[in-house]
Amino acid sequence: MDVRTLCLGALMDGEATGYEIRKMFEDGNFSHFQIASLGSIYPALTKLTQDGLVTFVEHEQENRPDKKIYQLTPEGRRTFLRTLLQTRPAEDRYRSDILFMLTFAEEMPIELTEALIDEFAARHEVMRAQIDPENTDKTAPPSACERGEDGKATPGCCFVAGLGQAMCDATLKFIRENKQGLLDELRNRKANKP
Amino acid sequence: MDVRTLCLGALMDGEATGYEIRKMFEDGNFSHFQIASLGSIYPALTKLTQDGLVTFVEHEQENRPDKKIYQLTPEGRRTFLRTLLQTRPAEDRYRSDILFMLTFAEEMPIELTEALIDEFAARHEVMRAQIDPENTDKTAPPSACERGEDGKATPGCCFVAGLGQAMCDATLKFIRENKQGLLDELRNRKANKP
DNA sequence: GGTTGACTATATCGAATTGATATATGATAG
DNA sequence: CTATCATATATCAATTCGATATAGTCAACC
Repeated sequence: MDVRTLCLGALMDGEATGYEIRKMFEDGNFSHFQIASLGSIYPALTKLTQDGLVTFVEHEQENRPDKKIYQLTPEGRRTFLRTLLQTRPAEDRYRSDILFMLTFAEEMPIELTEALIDEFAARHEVMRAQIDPENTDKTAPPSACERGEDGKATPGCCFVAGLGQAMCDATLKFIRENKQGLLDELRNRKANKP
Repeated sequence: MDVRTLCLGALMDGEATGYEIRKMFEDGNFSHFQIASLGSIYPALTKLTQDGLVTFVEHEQENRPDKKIYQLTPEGRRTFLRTLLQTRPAEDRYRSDILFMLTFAEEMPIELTEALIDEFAARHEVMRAQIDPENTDKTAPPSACERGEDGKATPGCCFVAGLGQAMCDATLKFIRENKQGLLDELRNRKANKP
């Protein structure tokens, strides 16, 4: 799925600036399963504007850079929905430097192994807290979830958020149950084979 | 983590061709948490050879293209271990077209929603089966795990593999428990608001 | 009181990476 | 008998990332 399609999806919920779209992928409810950087979002929005799939209104702000608030056109909305029906979803991909590094735990000092596991757990705690389908906190980053008139998240969003939380919980549980065992075994091996 | 470092890591276990390295990331035990395509692996190996971090022996094969079997140099091994100690691991990133699409379940036919969930589950079943730290099946794709003299996976590998399996299990469990509820709710909403 | 860093906001660009394709052959399936 | 898949290397256009530039506000810190 290319960034253009992701931007269209992000705008399904309502208008947003390029900066806000990035935040949806960085901190918002999209963040745990998609990513896009500013360097790809801005060109994508320009292209989408040229193709008539989005429009923008320029908002001047006092003593601040101008804002371009983007919005789907009816054509853009149709295009996105057609894409949903026609696209064969690509393979999921999970990338983790930490897990890759942990593969070589035997070659590292034990303190580093432990630090990596703790870091991994900490990141998942943060992520787990960020994913909250019913989060209506105004200070929270903009939600990528579509909301009905009642302001509640849609069933699809809740399902995906729940799945994300279940994955975080499973990860944290696994670490609680297996971290010490791994460290002990590594210490044993170091003692026997110096 | 760039592809060069990933290639060095893949070669820590022993010699391999570029094609085999890709298989480690495609089907092997690295596959669930790192990826690299041939288009990046071959240039990386060329660069590593120039830098003296790997060497290769060319094996002629009967009626088949030549094989270049790559191997770490002592310098390459040192460099990789130094990188492990010095690198701040990048953020984990999980990318899933299916989850992104499911976010818009209300805008799709229910059959498509169900098909996407089933596809998601099926892929995780396959992945769950592929991740097996003790897998010594000769027909299996080459393992990226380091193995000791006894041929058993190292503790680090087992830990990472176990974590991968726990994540797959949690995903499959969540789907078993929540798929029907989601579909029912979507059907309800369609009935009430056509 | 000055500097440092964080946040909002857009934009560009080199570098890294993907994904597709070319080439060549054997094996296997339909 | 033909299509597709697996082995194996290699290249390349298109995409995407990550860093940087610009520019102002605000809060914190020493």
